[in-house]
Amino acid sequence: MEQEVISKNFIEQIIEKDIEEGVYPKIVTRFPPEPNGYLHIGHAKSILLNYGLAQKYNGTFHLRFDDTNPMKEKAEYVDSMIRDIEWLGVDAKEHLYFASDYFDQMYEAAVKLIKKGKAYVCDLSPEEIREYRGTLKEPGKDSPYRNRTVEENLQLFEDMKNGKVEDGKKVLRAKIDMASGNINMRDPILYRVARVEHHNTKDKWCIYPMYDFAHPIEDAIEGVSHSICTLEFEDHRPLYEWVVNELEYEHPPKQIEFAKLYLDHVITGKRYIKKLVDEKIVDGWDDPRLVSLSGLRRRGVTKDAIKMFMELVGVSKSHSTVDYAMFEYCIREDLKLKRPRMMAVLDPIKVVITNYPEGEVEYLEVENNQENEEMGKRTVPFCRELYIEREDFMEEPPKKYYRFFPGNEVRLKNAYFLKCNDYIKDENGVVTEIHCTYDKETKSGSGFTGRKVKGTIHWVAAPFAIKAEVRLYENLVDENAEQSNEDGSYNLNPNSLTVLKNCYVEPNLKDAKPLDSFQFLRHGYFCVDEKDSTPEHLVFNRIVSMKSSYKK
RNA sequence: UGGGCUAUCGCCAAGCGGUAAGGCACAGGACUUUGACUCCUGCAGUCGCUGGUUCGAAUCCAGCUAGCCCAGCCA
Repeated sequence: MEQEVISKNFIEQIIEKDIEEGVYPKIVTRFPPEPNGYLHIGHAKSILLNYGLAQKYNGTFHLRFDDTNPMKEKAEYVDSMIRDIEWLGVDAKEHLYFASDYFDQMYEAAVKLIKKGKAYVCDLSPEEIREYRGTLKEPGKDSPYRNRTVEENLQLFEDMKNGKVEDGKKVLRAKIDMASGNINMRDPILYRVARVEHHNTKDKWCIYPMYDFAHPIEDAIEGVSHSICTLEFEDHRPLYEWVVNELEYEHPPKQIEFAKLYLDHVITGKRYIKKLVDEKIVDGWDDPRLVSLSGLRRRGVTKDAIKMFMELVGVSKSHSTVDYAMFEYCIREDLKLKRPRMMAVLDPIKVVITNYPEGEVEYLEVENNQENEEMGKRTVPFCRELYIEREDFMEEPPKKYYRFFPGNEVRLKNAYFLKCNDYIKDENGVVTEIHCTYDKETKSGSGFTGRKVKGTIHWVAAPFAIKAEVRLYENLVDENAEQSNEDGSYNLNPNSLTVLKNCYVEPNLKDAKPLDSFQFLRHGYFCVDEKDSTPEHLVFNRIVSMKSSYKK
């Protein structure tokens, strides 16, 4: 049997080496979002990476809300994040933690640093701290408060905790190196004073730890072995290691950085999405054009497609922007064999079969998916009057057009050969009706081999068809313009949404439920909208279109 | 001469001193009850550049170039 060689990504290589050398008692990974918004496809990469690693190496995955800054965080985001993470198939509740649950331990850790002479209370104002920090090219200078005694620092820090210090008047800083080339090492702030109610700890604290101090402690407390974050934190690693070493943890966690996911022609910038939502340019944060996990779900994208995509994209440290076509490929690939193939006419034109008896109806048995027998069969009604796609008829066809045109015969999918004889135009020259004749001998499945036709088209029986609304989406960002402008705004695609209200779908779709999805022949994959669709008025979102090699 | 990181096909991405995997996209062809799907075929004489080490370099060394990140009491 042939074995597929799947190469290991660089993080797996690090972990396997650590396992070999017995560096950690157990592999523990985590996804640590700040509950300050919604999750999008970029977060899915991190979630799936961390979860996948924990599974692969018999470890544990933690979901930890990094809620150390109460000014930006809200409890409501916690629930939506949990829902989105679980939607991805990740058990988010078994190991669910909050950074704020560790505030006591963080306070003790700060006291320990003070006692070691590694931290001090600084009275400089925010402006002064910035000035003292120096610039990218020039070193900073020591704070005048840098050499306070341990006793004084202990007292002052306690005062901060006990509410004796006004907001912003004092901070606790690490004593490292104001001349370091790495600005993060120039006596970074560990704790600030802020009288803000926290969604979890309420008013218990008026001092809150900074990310750089809190994060390594959170990881160490939970026994995280590999703390995986994105590239922009590379500069913070020396500080992460400093904290973990000064605090003398037994198995210090290791920070590893990878490149976050950038996708072509979509918007992941939080601020800009908020603007689109506020200005009602999109229909909320779950607009199907957005790549928020809730938007993708509403659009009909499956978690399996997202997983496949992440595996295909891989993990590395190089800055990259993935082609959106790669994502579309994964969506089609996942849905191809799993969804029934139905007939839907999005731009109808009436067809009358002149030699088919008026009032007669026959029910044709059709396969739901010819490539997957397990999907079973269904019946569709057939009669004298049908709707077909307007684009499937041309008065004057170009070369290599082999659908309907006067005198041509085509196959109706799952039904008969139909010959186009005549057509009617209105006063504006618009074709309103096509007259055809069918050949009874050519019924689908009858084994007829008398002659062949080049084209096959889809249809719905006019009296039975259900009228529906169909929404077609294009990328939100204009493909022909630069992805974003200098001011950070995007060039939006004015045609990102097309609403078709005069569509007909086959009667089998009458019981379609929100989030059910289907393949509509030639049109692509569609999903019943969970917000706007009702049994009386079906609304379908196009998840992804079909590939097409037909050129006019 | 601030610090850190990255550079392999249009886009991802393997490669870890032995002579450029794979996928997406694209182009041809076969097949077809939708022009989809499937199946074939093609697609980097070369790894940002320049030198060096070596029998042998995308892989090691040196220098250079380009891009990204960092001066929140954000994460």
